[in-house]
Amino acid sequence: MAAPEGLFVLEGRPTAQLIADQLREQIVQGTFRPGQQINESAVAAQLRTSRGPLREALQRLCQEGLLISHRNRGVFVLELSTADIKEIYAVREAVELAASNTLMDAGQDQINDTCRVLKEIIGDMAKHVAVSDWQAIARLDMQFHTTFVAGTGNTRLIRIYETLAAESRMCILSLEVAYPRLDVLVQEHQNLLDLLEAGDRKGLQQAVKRHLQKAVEDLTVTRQDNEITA
Amino acid sequence: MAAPEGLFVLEGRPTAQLIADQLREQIVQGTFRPGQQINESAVAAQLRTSRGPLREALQRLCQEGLLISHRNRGVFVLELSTADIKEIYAVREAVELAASNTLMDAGQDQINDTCRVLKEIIGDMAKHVAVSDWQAIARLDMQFHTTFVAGTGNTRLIRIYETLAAESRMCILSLEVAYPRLDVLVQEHQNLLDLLEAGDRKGLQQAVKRHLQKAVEDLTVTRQDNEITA
DNA sequence: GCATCGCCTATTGTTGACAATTTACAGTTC
DNA sequence: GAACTGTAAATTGTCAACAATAGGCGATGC
Repeated sequence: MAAPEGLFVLEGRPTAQLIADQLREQIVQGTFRPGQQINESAVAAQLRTSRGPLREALQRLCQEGLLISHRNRGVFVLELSTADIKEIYAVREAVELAASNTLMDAGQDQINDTCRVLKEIIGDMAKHVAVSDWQAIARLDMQFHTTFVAGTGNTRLIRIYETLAAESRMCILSLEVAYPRLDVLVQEHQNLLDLLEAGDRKGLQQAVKRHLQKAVEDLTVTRQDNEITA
Repeated sequence: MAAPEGLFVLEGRPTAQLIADQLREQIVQGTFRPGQQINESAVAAQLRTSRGPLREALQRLCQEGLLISHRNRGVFVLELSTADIKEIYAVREAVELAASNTLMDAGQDQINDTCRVLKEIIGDMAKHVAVSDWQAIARLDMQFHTTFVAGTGNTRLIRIYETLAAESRMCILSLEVAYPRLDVLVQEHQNLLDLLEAGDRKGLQQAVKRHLQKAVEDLTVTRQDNEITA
């Protein structure tokens, strides 16, 4: 009855999902630029597969909203307008506030487990601050928040947030160095962690709101107005 | 060619999305039962298309979480446990509370537009209450909430909520008549509408919370415990 | 000069065939 | 009779060829 999952579980995942995960990573890393068309034949060849499985993966990313499909024209990488940034961070606020509440209502063990992982991530962030590795900082930033949401154990909330995290990384990447001073950033996350550990529900909620609103300001202030999206 | 109804093609939307929409509707209507395997060849033939486009549509629904894919075994309709119901309604609460806030901060015109549509939906609900048409009531129930969220204009919030609405309809359907007395249900939605129109932010938030928590209780109380899902 | 028409190429959309895997079942052994 | 093994059927995973569409580009006409 109990299948030997351990060995085959890595390759046991559906192909389309594996390809989609690879493409998502390439998108948030900027290998594919916003607005760029995904050439099916070329990308399929690059990933050592054929157009069939690739197209299935593309549909997943279209459903996520990272790609946009135009009939008979192809799929294109999402271009982020200031309106998009506001949307993304509004949803993030909703999700993270809900996660805060759920975590606070959860057992102390669950909170401690989450805090332990968050501590490690902040530690890693501090290391990369020293060398101003923006890409790494952005990745760890979103890893922090994803871990936070994952602490709730709500699989649907987690799935939703993974897309938001990808979009957030695209925001940061597309604006290059829109980050505030890096030590301040680390401090903000440390603050969130402290409030979670202290069980300060109201304080955590307020801190999350401020943290995200500040990010929106940083991301939109330097940006030319391009709310008009084709 | 064996045209799958030129009606499809004339719409500019991608084929996989059209197929996915049809399948989603069939799933929430119970044409495909929870746990049931989707036979690709059979369903493709039923929809007058081939396995390729169908599989692309299935990937979209897997990404949404309405279907679950097991490698080399196929895709299966989601089976809802009590844990799933709690998850779904927890996320709904997060989304609807965020929508409440966004709407309250929006212009009065935007609120009025939304309220006008909500009024019509409540009117339709009242009609179907007379004949106790549960399926129709469930559809209108979710249409009410979807319209509410759509009032924010946040496309990401809307996309997220569409999946939640589908899952909620599956909850209701799988438990057959888990609804409370229908006139009470209509009254609850009327109450939400009144609070929105009155601009009573705090009252609306509390009413939304109560409304959703009550639904979870109704959906879980009669249910055998089947939290253990493979 | 400029707009329009028609061809042409590149790319996507679709299909059917083929390969690989799982599952069920019958046969065998202890 | 129970457990195991090997075969067979059904289903999914993959691929390459074919069809159809959009956009580019030059020719044509005014």
